Formats: sequence, structure tokens, C-alpha cells
Amino acid sequence: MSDLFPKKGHDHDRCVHSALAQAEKVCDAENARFTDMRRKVFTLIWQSHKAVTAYELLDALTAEGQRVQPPTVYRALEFLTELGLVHRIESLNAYFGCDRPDCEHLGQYFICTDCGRVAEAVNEEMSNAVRKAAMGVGFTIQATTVEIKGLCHDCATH
Amino acid sequence: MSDLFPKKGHDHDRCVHSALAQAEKVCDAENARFTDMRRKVFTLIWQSHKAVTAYELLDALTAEGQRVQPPTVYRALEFLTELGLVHRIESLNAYFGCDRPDCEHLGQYFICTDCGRVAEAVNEEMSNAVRKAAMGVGFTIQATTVEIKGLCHDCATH
DNA sequence: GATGAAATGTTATAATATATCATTTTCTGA
DNA sequence: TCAGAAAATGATATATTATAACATTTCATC
Ligand SMILES: [Zn+2]
Ligand SMILES: [Zn+2]
Ligand SMILES: [Zn+2]
Ligand SMILES: [Zn+2]
Repeated sequence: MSDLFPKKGHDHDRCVHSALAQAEKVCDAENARFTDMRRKVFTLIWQSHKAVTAYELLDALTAEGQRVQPPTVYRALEFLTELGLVHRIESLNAYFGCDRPDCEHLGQYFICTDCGRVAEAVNEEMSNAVRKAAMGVGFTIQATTVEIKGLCHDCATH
Repeated sequence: MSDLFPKKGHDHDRCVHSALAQAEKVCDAENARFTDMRRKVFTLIWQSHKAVTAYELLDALTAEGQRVQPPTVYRALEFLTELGLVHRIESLNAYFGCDRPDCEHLGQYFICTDCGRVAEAVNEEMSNAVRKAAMGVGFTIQATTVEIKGLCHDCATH
């Protein structure tokens, strides 16, 4: 069994650092501006491997001394999701950093209801099953939402 | 290709009637009370093959002359979803009537972004792909959300 | 440095959802 | 059949999530 979820106690600074580096690249490639606000929001999202709500981000920014209003956060989130740097988790109304923003993909999200962590999979068997089912009923896919709630391996065994 | 979506212009009264009959049975089997309010909400949801929001239901009840507050609607929705008579569509914050409430299933929802109709599939290949992926990463499934947005066959071809 | 486009600030409000306590309805068991 | 308990609904208030509209600032380009 390969655990999708990061090891507890891993060097998380490296996750953040590498995510930032990837984000820079993507923005660069798209000629999009990775402004201070967008970077702050992106970094806050990467402070954990959990999904973060817009208002949690708002509070965190406020705690940092910024005076920020909801539209500011939602704009940053819109920018980040459109570039694929962040995904929205529909069943949580929350946002989660993507660790492969450089390639198009239909992701699937595992959400642990115990520890709150989220992991993104890009599983071809799932994607293909969805594509095939759609094909079978003459449905043209525009977007998919696959969110799986339950217990991560750590939480199930400890 | 078998179209999951009902034919346009089909005899929709039969859908509603049969859904009500099934709901009665389920409530009976569960010793749950299919009260007036619950029946009204359920029937309103079945007035279309679209997903309906809580506040649309509230407005519809108000239009019928009821004086109803949000908690009343949310309570009815909670009851109906817990019994599996209705499913919540996470990506729409809306509710959709299930046409097979008598058997446990992991459903998948096709949502047409053109006509707004929703169709529920119970596709074993998709469910199994999800189960297998979860197994592969040591994840214990509690609930799944599979929502596929795009164009239904009618809307894609007309 | 002037200009226009993009981003952010600001204010207000819309849309979705729940907490809490009061009242009514229904069920159960003397 | 009626008292008491349980379930459902009513009523009020408020929490949470999200967007509309317009003002101001920042930034790239000339
Ligand atoms: Zn990490
Ligand atoms: Zn966990
Ligand atoms: Zn119908
Ligand atoms: Zn359609």
C-alpha cells in the first residue's frame, strides 16, 4: 500500500517551498502575476495538508496584520483555481493546494474525516471509469468532482 | 447509447407518483413518519429532474401559501437525505430525488450545464474504481461524491 | 511621466445554513 | 382516554459562504 497522505512529522517546509516554486513557474508560463496577495493566500493554503475555507484565510490574513475583505480573498482564490494551483473541494466549501499544477488532470480527493487532511490522487482507472460511463450515456464531460470521505490509513490504524 | 436522462416530454406525473409510492414504502420500512411537510418538500423536489436549492423550496412553499422558515425546509431535507430519498448535490448546494431509495448505492451524478437536468447513475465500474483506489492507498471509505458536469445528449446534439 | 489595464480596496448585500427555545402533534402506556 | 414523553414544527436570531458595484492603487507600456 502506498500512502497518498504525507507522513506525519515530515519536513513540511519543503512542501511549501516546492509548491511556491511550482506556482512561480506556472504563473510565469501563463504570463500571470503572482502578486503579494496571491502568494500570501497560496502560502496559507499550503500551511497544512488540509482544505482551508475562504474565511479561515481571511482570518489568517487579518491575524498577520493585513486588513482584508472577503472579495480580496475570493479573487485570489479565483485566480489560483483558474490556474490550477489550487482546487476547490466542493463538499467542504474549501480550497486545497495542488501539487501537480503543471499538468492537466482530473483529480480525485481523499478527505480524512478524522484528521482533516486531504490528498489528491490522479488515478487513471477512476478517470477512465468516469469517462467511459459518460461516453456510455452520451454525456460530454466539462468538469468532474470526485471526493471521497473516510479515514486515512494513519487514522484508521491508530 | 442508453440515455440516463428522461425523454423530454415524457409523462412526468408518473415519475412523481412512483417516487411518492417508493417513499411511502421506505418510510414505512424504517418506521419513519412521512409527514405533510416532508411529503410536500419531496414532491416539490420531484417536480423537475433538476436539482433544487433549499431556498427554491422555501419560495415554492411560500407560493403555495405556507408560511415556512429555513429550518423547516432544512429539517425536511435532512430527513429525506438520511433516508436516501433525496441526495445532496455538493457542487450545486442543491437536492435531487433518488429513484432507487430502496437499495444502498454509491451514486454518480451527471449534471447538464445547459438544461440543468441531473441524472443519477449507479455504475459499478465507477464505484469499483473508487473502492479499488481507496483500497490501494489504505483509505476507509465513508461516503463518496461523484458529480460530473457537462452536456447531456439532448443538449449536445440539438 | 501620461495612459490604460489589472489588481486591490471598500461598502453593501445576496445566498446558504444552523442554533436555540417555544409550541404543537403524535405516540405510548397506564 | 388521558397523562407524559418523544417527535416534529414554528419562530427568532444569527452564522457561514459568496458576490455585486464602484473607488482607488499599482503596474506595464509607450
Ligand atoms: Zn507537507
Ligand atoms: Zn486522518
Ligand atoms: Zn419525469
Ligand atoms: Zn441538457
